[in-house]
Amino acid sequence: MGLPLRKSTVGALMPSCPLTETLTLLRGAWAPNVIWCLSAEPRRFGELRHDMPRISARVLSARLRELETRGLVARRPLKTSPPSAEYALTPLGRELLPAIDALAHVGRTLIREWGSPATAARPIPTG
Amino acid sequence: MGLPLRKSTVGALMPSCPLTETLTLLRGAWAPNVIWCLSAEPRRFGELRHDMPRISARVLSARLRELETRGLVARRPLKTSPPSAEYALTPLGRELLPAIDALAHVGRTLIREWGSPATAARPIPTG
DNA sequence: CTGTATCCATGATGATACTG
DNA sequence: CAGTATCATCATGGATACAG
Repeated sequence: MGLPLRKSTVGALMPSCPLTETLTLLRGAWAPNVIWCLSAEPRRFGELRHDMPRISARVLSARLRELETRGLVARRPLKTSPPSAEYALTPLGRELLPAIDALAHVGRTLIREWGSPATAARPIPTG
Repeated sequence: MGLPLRKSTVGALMPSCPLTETLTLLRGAWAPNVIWCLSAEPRRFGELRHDMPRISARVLSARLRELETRGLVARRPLKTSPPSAEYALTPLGRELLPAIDALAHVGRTLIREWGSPATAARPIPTG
């Protein structure tokens, strides 16, 4: 009849929910990079485009809206001519930074041990 | 003319590459959950399906192949009747666990402060 | 400069059925 | 039980043009 199913000792799905919660925020190819680019100081829309040359205005706009909706990023209109806007991480958004650091740390380990098996690393092929 | 572009103090794209490396591994709705389900002990194909009721056999198979190819998961055929197979994290795969923990930690914080704004959390709607 | 609107390509996933 | 094949669907992202 085959082997019986062993009960999972990891609690099955319970701890995966917060995991999914965070990964939903980091979803897409660009959200983590947007957060990273805002980690040091506020940046304007055009500056972010410059930081990530391959992102399209459409996607950058979409990601910023998404992060703003979730309270991770704050938008501040500037009274300049022509009008511009500045984006900054909120305190809640800053809570993501340690996790992002952890991911980058693992990434460095993986690259050191294997080279870069992630062939389709779209956002930043160089570096 | 508008404001001049300020130079990014975060190093622009450099640190994003290891980040992308790791996120490429965790890409998709299921890879992180597969890794989590293997974190405590080896699991068989059918056990993993049971741990993640909403995953399809096709996708589970694809994720396992992917993780196996990258050296994060090891497959061990079992000489049972009928034949079965067991999957386990490799030491390299275990390096992802701290990062996954960090993500889950942030997820718990976000849920505590906001409830669960991640409306489309497909993998585990309950929990 | 700061976005938004279309159109289109691609990739990830689910459902189902089928093989060994 | 352990996978694979096929088909259809949906979200993400790029390119381009356009609006405030």
